[in-house]
Amino acid sequence: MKPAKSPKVTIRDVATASGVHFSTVSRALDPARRKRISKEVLELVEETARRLGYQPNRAASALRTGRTHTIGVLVPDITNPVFPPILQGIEASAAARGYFVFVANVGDPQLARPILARMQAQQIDGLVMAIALRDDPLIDFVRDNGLHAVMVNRADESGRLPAAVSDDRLAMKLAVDHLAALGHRRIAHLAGPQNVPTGVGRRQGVEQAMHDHRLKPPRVVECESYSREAGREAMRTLLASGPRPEAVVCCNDLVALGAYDVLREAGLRVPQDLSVTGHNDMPLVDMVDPPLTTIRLPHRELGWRAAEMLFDEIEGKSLSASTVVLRPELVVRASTAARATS
Amino acid sequence: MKPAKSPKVTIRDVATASGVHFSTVSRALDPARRKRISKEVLELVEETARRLGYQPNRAASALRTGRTHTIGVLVPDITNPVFPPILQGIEASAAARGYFVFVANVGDPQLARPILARMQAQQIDGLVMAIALRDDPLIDFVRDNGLHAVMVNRADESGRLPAAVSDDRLAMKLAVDHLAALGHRRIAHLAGPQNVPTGVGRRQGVEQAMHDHRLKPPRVVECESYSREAGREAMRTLLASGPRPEAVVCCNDLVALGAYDVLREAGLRVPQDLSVTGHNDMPLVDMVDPPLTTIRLPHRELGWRAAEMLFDEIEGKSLSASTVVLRPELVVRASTAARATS
DNA sequence: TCTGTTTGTGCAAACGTTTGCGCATTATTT
DNA sequence: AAATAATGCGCAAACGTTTGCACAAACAGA
Repeated sequence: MKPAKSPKVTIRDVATASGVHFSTVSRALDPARRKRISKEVLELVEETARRLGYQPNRAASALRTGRTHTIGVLVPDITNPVFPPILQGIEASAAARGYFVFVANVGDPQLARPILARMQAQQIDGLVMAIALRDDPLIDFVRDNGLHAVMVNRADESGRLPAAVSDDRLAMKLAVDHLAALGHRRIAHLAGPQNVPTGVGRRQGVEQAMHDHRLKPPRVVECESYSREAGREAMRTLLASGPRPEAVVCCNDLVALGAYDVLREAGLRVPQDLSVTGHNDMPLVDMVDPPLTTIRLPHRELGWRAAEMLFDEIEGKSLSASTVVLRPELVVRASTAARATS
Repeated sequence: MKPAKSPKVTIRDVATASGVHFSTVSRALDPARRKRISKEVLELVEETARRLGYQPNRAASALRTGRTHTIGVLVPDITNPVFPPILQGIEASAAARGYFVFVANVGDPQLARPILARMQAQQIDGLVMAIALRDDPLIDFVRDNGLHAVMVNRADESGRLPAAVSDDRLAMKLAVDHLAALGHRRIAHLAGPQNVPTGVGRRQGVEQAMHDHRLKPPRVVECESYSREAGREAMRTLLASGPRPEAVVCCNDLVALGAYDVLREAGLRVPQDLSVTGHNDMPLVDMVDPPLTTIRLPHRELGWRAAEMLFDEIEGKSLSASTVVLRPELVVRASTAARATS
């Protein structure tokens, strides 16, 4: 009773097996045109299709219709724990809509173009970009090629593409508010790379919040990248370059952990000597020593929303918001404490 | 109705633009048959193809040849940090060979079949499975459908499919050897689910190693899953069910962290009162309190090797090993210490 | 009863490749 | 110089769908 295992069964096989023309089978199996055919034939066709284990050949369908039910996702680094939940959200949405997801790890930005070209050759219906620098020409390239695309996590500041992002400025405001409430005044910022939108947004968020609290502008050290190693380096230059701050707001959890490393080396205690905050609430930062106060993002929903926007656009019902901004949330743990009163 | 709006340039456009038959263009652009045509024509075709920005349509090619240059990957949970590096390895290999990777998150094993069916409809050339229970009928299903497939991380014990795995028994032996060298004798094991191959393999590894050291068989508690929550529960039942062990070998880092939670609640110190080891060396376990002694796996290489095996099989040069077993490595940190001498 | 309109199917042409076959050339052999 | 082999290229048939058009039969409005 198992479906046929061997050679592929095509629409024609179903047709001859049920004594109708193969075009009728095609119609019977298409939910949109199903109604146009008679009950008996429809049931017959469905039954024999099931019996023969018919699976439509998407390659053929794609050739004819130009639609592959396939989208591409460009990610800078899958092993960065920010992305798996995003990917999960995208994939969940895709699965629900009957799409599949090509995931490409774009380690080197140089690779984006060739990868994109290959994806176009694969006839993807749309693209989710979790990469892209500020003013990245890649975005124009994508648009000029008439490719449906959305961005996730990092927005395109000039709004050329729809995007699903977290509110970076608010995130940093939450951190600064928290630190200010603890009595800290000299707050420094280990900023993300200033050539990516999030790096800029978060820095501005810190600066604005400091300003709102009538505090002196923060000392800012820019990190090479969003990595632990970059965090170490930034923390080193921060320590070497002036009076010790009372707290440091990091653009990212990994950077914060890099800061931990350097502070430990320097014999400074967190949070007694210095408060530290992160951003992302990546797995296990609640287990590090000390548990990190950070900002939690709805990563999975970010991915989901981005994908939904993309599918809406692909399917032509694109009337929704062109940028959705989700709310981050402060998670207070043990890496922040009230200012030492001495 | 026209299928698509596209200003796509096809092989025919290149042909007319360079005054040759389109079949000649096809040959000129295929590395394998390029040699059969004259230098001048070849250069002309290549030049005009480049000039017009020709991109072959993979859907058409797939229809004709039956090959899509596409593989599927089935993963139980992308957010489990074990999988991103594996995925990265797979993706790297795929990119190098001109393939793309469909990633599907198979949260519920029930979903495997339908997802697989859809992947077959998409005409994938092969499949990498990071899921599958012991004796999973899914494996037979895959084979009966004549799908090229390999397993990664988890092996199929009956060898029905090629696999790239880490040596689970050796991993546990490394942990037990280390603990024995520290003087521990009463070693317990928080085992993984016994319906997945790794769970069994690791348990056997622990038992065998204990035996080799002429120690009493370990107390074993099986976890529901490879999660922190399951680790908590298992640790609770372990503590409640007998004399306190001197060390506990966990099937997994997350489980070990769950054990941490419970031990902390119980007022027990790691490693002074109890040594703990994990498995996987997932990111940040070097930062937790105390830094976890664990087993490091070459996850990325696991993915890479699995993918390479798959591509070899797809391309018909499958004569390589049908199972590659990679060596894990012990990483000693602060969660293990010599047995208290009192 | 005769038009005029649905309704349900069949027919065949695409979609853009790859590839076996065949036919001119040209190169190689005798 | 003739016969044979090799080369380079054109021709056309697939691959499995989707879909506009044609056309019967059934149904509706007179």
